[in-house]
Amino acid sequence: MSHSVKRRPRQADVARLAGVSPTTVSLVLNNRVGGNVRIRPETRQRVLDAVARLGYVADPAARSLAGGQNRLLGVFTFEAIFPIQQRDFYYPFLVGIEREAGRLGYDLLLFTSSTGTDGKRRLYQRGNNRLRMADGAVLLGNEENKQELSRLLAEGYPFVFVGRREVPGGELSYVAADYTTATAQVLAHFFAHGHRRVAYLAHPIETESMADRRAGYRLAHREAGLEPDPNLLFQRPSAEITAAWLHTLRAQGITGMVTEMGEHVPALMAAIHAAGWSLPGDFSLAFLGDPHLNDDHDDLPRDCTTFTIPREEMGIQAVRLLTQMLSNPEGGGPRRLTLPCRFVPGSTVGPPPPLPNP
DNA sequence: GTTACCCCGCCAAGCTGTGA
DNA sequence: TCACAGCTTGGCGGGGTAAC
Repeated sequence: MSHSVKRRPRQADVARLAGVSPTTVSLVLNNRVGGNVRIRPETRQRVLDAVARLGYVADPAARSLAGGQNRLLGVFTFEAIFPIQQRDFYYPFLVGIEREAGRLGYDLLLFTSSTGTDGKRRLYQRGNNRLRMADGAVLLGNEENKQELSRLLAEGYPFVFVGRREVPGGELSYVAADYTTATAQVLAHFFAHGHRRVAYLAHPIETESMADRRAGYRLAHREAGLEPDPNLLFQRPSAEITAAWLHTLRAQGITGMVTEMGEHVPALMAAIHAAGWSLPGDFSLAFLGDPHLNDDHDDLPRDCTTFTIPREEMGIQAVRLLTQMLSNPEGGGPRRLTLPCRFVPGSTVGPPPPLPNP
């Protein structure tokens, strides 16, 4: 059985079938009728009939070649983040991106083939910006390459990062979550219960989002009339989170803890259990970000004190910002949007236990 | 190794036909 | 003759390939 590949129909084929020029086909399909351009309704219908009969779809590459836009938005992630289940942290971002792109009439182009020999993804391959296949791109991920982002910015390529990012040499566009206010609300919740010394278990690398959380931690102290104690900031591997360590903290007057690392949660819960403590009777705990959407956090109580990140909305707004940049490239300056998080007062924060006399 | 041409669609400018 | 409707022409873009 022969199996020949049929050549895809081109604009010229449509024009031939409709008895018009290729430009007329273009005018009809791009709905550019109006002003100086007028197409008779019967001519327009002939073009549409020919399009339907041939199954013609404009070639995005040719559109791009013609200097216009191909209505493709790239989605690039600096690490493999595409969800395998709905509870994945990145799933809502992608839902928002897909939904808004579809609503605005854009297709999405997923960049997956740019992993370097070190296993890290690259925006540039052999010096070329691969994102140029798309009109613009939404970027996600925690392990971004700042040098590449700076270069992308210098090239003037339109992109929006999901999450606040700062790079040397310029200001990029982003849609961020307001981690500062959200973290301050969590800490204020501790202080309202009577806590005065709340430890902060930090990620070893200070990314922008982590820095925002820590700013919120300091802000809440100032608003409560407390002096932020730098000695309450801990960076500690999970293996060293033990009952003995918790007792040491208690001896220092620490009655609760916030953590920004999901990886710490199982170790913390195990240590609290090993210490013979209960939540929140003996110790209060809060997580700085959505805790229940990843299997890593199954050890955390379902009603943990936390805040939720507006991830789907961030994806939606990232696409909106990007398409605004595309329709108005001279719009001036970076476009930045910070969305509020929602504070969730769970049951893991309560009044502090009575401390032993010093 | 260099040049010419093709791919495909968009856009600005220009052309033709028609009616007042 | 002029205005306008309705359409066509020619140029352009970057990369690949064929011809020289």
